[in-house]
Amino acid sequence: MYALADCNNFFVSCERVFRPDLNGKPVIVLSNNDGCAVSRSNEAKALGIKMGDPFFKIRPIVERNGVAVFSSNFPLYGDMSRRVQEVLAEFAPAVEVYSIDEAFLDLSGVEVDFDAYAKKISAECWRRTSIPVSVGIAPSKTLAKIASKLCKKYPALHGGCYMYKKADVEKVLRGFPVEDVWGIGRRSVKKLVSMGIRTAWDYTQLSPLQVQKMFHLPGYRTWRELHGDTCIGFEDVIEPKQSICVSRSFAHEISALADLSQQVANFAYSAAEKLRRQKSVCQEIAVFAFTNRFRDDAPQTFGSHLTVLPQPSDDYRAIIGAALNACQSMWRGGYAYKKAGVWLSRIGQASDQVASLFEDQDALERSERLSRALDDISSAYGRGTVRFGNQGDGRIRSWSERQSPHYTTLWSDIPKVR
DNA sequence: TCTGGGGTCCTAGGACCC
DNA sequence: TCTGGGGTCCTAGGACCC
Repeated sequence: MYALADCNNFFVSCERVFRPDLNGKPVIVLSNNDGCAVSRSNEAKALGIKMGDPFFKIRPIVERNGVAVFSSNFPLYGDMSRRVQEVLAEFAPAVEVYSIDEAFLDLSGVEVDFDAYAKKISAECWRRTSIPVSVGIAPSKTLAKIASKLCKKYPALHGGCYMYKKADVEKVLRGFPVEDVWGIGRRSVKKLVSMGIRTAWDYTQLSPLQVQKMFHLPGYRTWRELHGDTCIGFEDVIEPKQSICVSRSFAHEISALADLSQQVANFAYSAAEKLRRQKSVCQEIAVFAFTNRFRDDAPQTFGSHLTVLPQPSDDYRAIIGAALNACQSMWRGGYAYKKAGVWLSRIGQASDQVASLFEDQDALERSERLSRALDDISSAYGRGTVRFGNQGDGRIRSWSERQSPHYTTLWSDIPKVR
């Protein structure tokens, strides 16, 4: 048996922990640069605000209904996520953190009344974090996902339910839209609708051969999972990433190479930090940048350039240097760039590195000591305390006018109680 | 004026081998 | 005129997830 614990409207719920006055009111959280709505309270959903709606388009609804609006605050969400994970870890021998707001629990060997257990997990998360969590338990991950969505739909389930009996599963699948099934995306839905397949149940009634032919292996796995067969494995060991990307769109378009270079240096630094945190090295560094695709009054371009290092590296100087070279090679003047990023690939384990015959080992060792010193200073005194000259102020520029305080991660932002 | 960011897996098909 | 059979590796692009 697997459980899926899914935080309801997660970013909004995090904001409400410290703003209980917003309970029962419409609230949304926006993406980078206050671009789109990425989390919505139930009240905001009821007003017709959709996932990914651009803020400027929903502004009239927001103003008319007094919707509370927040810029995203990832230090807060990451910390609240960690607290929820801590609670979940007490309920299962193994936990797979699937995303910032979702985790699977492997309940092998746990012998309890699963329906009561699901409700208990949800209640304990709420008691200790003030985050509402929906917990679905079922024999496969795909069914557990459906069970957790059921909890969101029916408050009478008290945040938890267990879905197992054949007749129960059939009843639920018959009322479950096929487009909401985990693993069935927009493209497949198009095909399915043209075949008259509208519910998860309809999908299970297709023949296995037909499913394999039309939707290949992934679609067939989903089909089997809906039948209660476990075929999507449990992955509680965190594998190092095979590629690392840091990219942002800019609040104001960039038309000068010097300005873009500074952003790219900061993207490269962040990417290298992620690389070093997972103890990896990379050999390819790509830089890309493009113009605002929504503007028909300006010329459009997409540029990218890939640099291959002579040796795999996790060195800040090597990675930033390569990124800046790539940026210069890619650069084409006369365009207003809206978004850019740095992408690291051909990633391997730092411990597998083989010394090169042609490099100065002393220089490499000194360089590694420098990178390590930067990491140590960042963790002791805060990120960006020491940085490279080409990073400017060391910050990735973005617009976030409505960010809440970092209540749980900054002493200066801790709430005061009178 | 204003439109997010970061990943993985799978398959088809090309290039190459004998 | 007629153009084999079997395999590996790599990459681009599609599809999906949050």
